Amino acid sequence: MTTTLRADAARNRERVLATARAVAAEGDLSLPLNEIARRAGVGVGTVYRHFPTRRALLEALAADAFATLLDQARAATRGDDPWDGVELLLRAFLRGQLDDPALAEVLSTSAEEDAIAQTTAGREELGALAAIVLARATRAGRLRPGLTLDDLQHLVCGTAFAARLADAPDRRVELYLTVLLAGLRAPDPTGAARPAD
Amino acid sequence: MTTTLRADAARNRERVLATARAVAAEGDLSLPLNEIARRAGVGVGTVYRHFPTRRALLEALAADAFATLLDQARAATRGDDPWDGVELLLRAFLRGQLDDPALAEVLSTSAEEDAIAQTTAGREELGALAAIVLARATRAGRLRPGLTLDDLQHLVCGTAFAARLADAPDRRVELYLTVLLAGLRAPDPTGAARPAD
Amino acid sequence: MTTTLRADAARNRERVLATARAVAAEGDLSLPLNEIARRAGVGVGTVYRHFPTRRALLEALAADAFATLLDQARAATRGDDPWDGVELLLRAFLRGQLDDPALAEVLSTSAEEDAIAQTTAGREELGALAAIVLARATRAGRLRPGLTLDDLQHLVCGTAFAARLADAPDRRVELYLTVLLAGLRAPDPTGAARPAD
Amino acid sequence: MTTTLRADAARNRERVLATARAVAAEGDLSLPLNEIARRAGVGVGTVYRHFPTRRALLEALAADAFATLLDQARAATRGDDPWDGVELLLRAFLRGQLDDPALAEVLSTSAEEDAIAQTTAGREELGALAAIVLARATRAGRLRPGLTLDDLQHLVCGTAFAARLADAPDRRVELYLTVLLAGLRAPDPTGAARPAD
DNA sequence: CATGAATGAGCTTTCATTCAT
DNA sequence: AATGAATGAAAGCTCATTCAT
Repeated sequence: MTTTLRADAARNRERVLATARAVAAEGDLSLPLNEIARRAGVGVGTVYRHFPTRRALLEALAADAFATLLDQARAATRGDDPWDGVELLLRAFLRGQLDDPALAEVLSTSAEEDAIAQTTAGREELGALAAIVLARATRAGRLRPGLTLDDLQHLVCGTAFAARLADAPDRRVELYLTVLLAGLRAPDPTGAARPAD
Repeated sequence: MTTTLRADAARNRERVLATARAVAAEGDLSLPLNEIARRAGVGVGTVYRHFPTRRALLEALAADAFATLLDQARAATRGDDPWDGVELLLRAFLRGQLDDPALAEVLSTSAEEDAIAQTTAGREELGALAAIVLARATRAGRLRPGLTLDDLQHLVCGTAFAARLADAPDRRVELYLTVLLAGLRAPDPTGAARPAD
Repeated sequence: MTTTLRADAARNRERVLATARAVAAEGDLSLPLNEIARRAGVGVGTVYRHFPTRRALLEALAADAFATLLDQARAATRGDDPWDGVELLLRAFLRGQLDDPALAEVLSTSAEEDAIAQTTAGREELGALAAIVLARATRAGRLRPGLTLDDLQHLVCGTAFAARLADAPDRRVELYLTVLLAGLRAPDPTGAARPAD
Repeated sequence: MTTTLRADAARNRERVLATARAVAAEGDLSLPLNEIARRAGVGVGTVYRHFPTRRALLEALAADAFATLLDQARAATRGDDPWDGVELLLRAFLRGQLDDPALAEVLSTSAEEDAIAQTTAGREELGALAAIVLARATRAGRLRPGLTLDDLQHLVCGTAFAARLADAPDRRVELYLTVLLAGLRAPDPTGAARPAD
């Protein structure tokens, strides 16, 4: 029952979010609320009204990127080829995290930390979509056996972490994604070439 | 260069390290120096004398695990099979990080952050050893083209990160390592089986 | 003088008072206006319109108990026995304060603090009634010499304070009241028994 | 095992206490630690080191007056006349609270609130001494039956409260004390004169 | 060298009060 | 009138770091 925000409240909320985004972009994800209030030119109280905790602000920051990710995840369930789905999904996951460090942090923590129901809801939908993609790939025998939904999630977060370690993450993502996908793919059962591997 | 410490100084140093290790083991890597001093039963000043910064303490904490890793990296350069070398190296990397969170943090940062020369030296030796392993695997055509030494480093740190996200990291490492290795391996050049991938 | 309130305004006023009473009953007499507004389901502004200060709200809260006390004080002036009047008056004072902490606070402060004319008026009437009771008891030689109206007021507030310190105030009031009355009573002039006291 | 404070530490502690005393004397017993630090010219941290909570500071403030009270309570157990003991004890109680508002607050709260062991210890010794005085007076049939140690404590705190309500507490204490003592004294058993009271 | 007291910046949090809607 | 968002002053508290002893 989210009633529409009053005009000025919405304006302030946006201002705080924008400031927080700027602060986060500078590499500081600790999001000190009073500092943000100062830079946004609003009272501390205002920040606390909109975002009672650092985590609530973090999730609000990540919300857009999360929505985009969900869109792409939905798309990933719709293609014909099961493996394409996996690839689309993981690329979306990866890009989302690189484009928005807040999303990276949200995805790297569990639902128990969630401050906002919307986040948990998104998390659940994302899980459901990923489960579909996973199931199709598994059924098609394309996915390495033994991998759970959680494993996928962890590995894609790890890959985002890896990319962030690079000097130019953007120029490394595709390669790292390729590595990840190759690693996830079911090993060649006929494997005559390299039996010992 | 390293003058031998007075007996009591050495004892204090060890006490601080042990306490820090205990604190880190409890999951708190922020290493609050005051708290550590208190728990170690020494003055804060003593902690600062031995470890001027949090980072210096972190590297001291990681030193043992780092040495072990170097040993294993040396071993990895000595085997017959180029790919075995890669596997040994990455497994050592991974285990080292899981067994010692301090090492994980050290390996996930760059030499510029180093507070202690020994760390940088270790880093360089590790790089040299990894370069050997990498070169052999590359020469044997076993490694996916385009991967640099840094990429390996990032990916293995990312994999450690992924494992730490799991509820029971230790039960997931081998699987994640398998995924990583499979992803790093050069793709089958004859690739008749799955043309579209 | 008091213009009749619009129906909704009156409803809001009552709602705020009821909430404040509930909050006070929970033992928190600080009456945080924001909190009360929230719990009453009205805006803070509404609370401020009806009760410009915390004190105004406090006095409004105490008003009923104050009126009851006035009734009993009037009755105390009407009996035959002068001492009965004192007893009735003080018991009413005491009970009123224990039953309503807001009244206790109002009675323990002076008219200068009053935010509402009605409170000051009540205070004055109460003073006049008590003066009557006091005068009759004094004239009958039943009251310890030297006690002023203010002294009575202070002592009865102090006795209420004493009762509130007890674990079960209600089970201690009568005893404490007995002590107070015995203390206020004029000492036996024939006092042959214990001359030195 | 209170080791002697370092000279500068002791100086600071005293400075904080003095400032707190000044603040309390101005009538503000809320003892805001920040404000006190500022006025004392020391860092907040210093205040917190010496007095972790407002309550700890309050008890430290009250300590001297508490010690004096204990001295007088000891004296009250030593006299010949049981009733003199009661009088000495209650006068000491009363004067202590009026002279030091911090002591008044400490005595009006229970041991559960105590932040400092010394306070609880003092409280216990005071209780023991009062028990002696009470027992002697009771045995001598001088004390009104039914009164417990706690009742005495509550009533004397209430009387201090009453005195504080007066414009010139110091000029009212003796009278209020007389009232209290008269109230506590066992009623005349031969009481033929005023049967109904 | 060791100690630990002192410092003070920085963050969180709460509320009374104002004021735009 | 009513609403409730915004404000910002006050505290509270924690810690990294310095420095007198």
